[in-house]
Amino acid sequence: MTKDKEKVRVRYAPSPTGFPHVGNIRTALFNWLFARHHRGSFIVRIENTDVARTAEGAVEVILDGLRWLGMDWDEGPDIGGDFGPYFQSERLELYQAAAKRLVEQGDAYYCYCTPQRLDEMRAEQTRLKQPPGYDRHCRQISATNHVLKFISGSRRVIRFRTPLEKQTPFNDIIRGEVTFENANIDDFILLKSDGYPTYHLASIVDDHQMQISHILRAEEWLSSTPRHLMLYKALGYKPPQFAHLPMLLGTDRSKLSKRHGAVSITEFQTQGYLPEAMINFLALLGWSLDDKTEIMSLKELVDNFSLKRVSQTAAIFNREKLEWMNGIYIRNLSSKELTRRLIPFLERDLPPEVKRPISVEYVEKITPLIQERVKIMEEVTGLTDFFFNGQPEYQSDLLIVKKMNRELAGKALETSLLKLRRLPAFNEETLETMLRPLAEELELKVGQLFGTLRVAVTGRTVAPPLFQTMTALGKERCISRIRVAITKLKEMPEETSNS
RNA sequence: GCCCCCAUCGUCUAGAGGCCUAGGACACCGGCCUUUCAAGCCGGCAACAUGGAUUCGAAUUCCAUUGGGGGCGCCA
Repeated sequence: MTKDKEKVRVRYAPSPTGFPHVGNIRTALFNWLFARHHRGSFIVRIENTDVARTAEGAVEVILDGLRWLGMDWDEGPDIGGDFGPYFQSERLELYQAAAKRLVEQGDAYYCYCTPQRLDEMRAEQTRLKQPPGYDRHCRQISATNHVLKFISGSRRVIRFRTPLEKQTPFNDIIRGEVTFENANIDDFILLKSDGYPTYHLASIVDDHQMQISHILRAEEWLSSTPRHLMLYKALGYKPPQFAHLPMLLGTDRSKLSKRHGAVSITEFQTQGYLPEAMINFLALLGWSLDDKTEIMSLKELVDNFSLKRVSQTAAIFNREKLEWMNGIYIRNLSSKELTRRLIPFLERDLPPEVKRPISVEYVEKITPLIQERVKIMEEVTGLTDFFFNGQPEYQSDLLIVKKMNRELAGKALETSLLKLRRLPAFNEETLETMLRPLAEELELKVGQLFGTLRVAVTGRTVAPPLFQTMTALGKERCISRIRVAITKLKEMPEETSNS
């Protein structure tokens, strides 16, 4: 549904220097949604032109992240495609040829400045409070001098011969008309001395060769766009359309980074965020459907996504809302499905004494009890460990709940124990019909009786509803834990009461 | 320092001149429900950065100021 009939082809072009960051993933998501909405292609291209910073295994982590979130790609490093290869390191000749052509055309030149000279130059510029940038020292070197330098074996890079005058205007889909003065742009490097291209050259060559129609990227690239446009022009390529997405910021309003806590998508995965919640939340950072719709499936996002509704304002990554949304998604899962997703977390976090594999059947009994109490799946072990461990550890005085004392608590437990033993069937209904009247009989409020039992049975004052908990635990374990509680009360040093 | 972008509740946002005494959501605070905790329901708090201009009328247009962000690498 783009104006021109041109097919939508967009790309996600991460550089494999580490774990994929949520900001990056949000960019990937917008590209993916845009592609799917327009029935276009979503391409993954690995920008590994920085040999020093390339991290082992990063590519797989990035691809796994996309898979986990449900973003599929039509062309990419693992599956290939008509415009491959999809690793920039395997496309070096393309960039070198383009750079060479630019030199021949006079749009670029060799530069022999050493890193030391550049450092000194920058230091001087900073000292004089001038904008940093290459001083064009090598721009005018004569042909004979080039030959001499070349023969002497000096290391060299290729720089773009940036026009000294005029301006470069362009129309950003999200921001509208933007104009840069060419005079403010220095002669940036196209080809490094190791023969690898910089981002500027590589992305232009690839985006053209891969027939990318739209570039959706973060706003941090906005000021590089004029350089890219100059390159398109010099190479005689038709530029794609640009859309610069609002940045994702940390709580201190600076560019989201590691010091803001968990930011890599892998961390969210290991903490127990659901991919569907993650997607939904990320989609809403800089995009909205209307004034009220918040919970949307992947399909609804695809159906409704539009660059027209992308905001221009940077967004702070708000964890609290993500947690809330994750809770919503957890509650919307069937109990069976939640069980399935929970098991890996229990397997991972429960103490080693707990027998593996953990019984799916047993977890299925527990899942409904915690489903509406969990926001992040990694919390579940802390919420349910007393179901798996042996006798829970706890302070005896927890057994004496509000307005009770040792005698009352002891009596309540002993009477309960007696009646529990005689219970023909052990389930929620029988427990309730037995325990409620018992409270009255003992002249206790239900909260007092149930609270005492809760501590006895779970070792804590906060737990899922009592009857369900007891049922899941089973008669034997309940009885033995109540017995322990009675003993604990008897062994308490002195009369204490809790008000 | 220079260049560019941005500006509605603490946060995510709706709003494209009268529908706005500015709507929704998270968070927070009350209440209800209730065996604890949650969940749920009901209610509350809370914003158009400032100053000009245009207009009968401006959160919405224009200009300044202020504030915030980003960029300025043989990183991407």
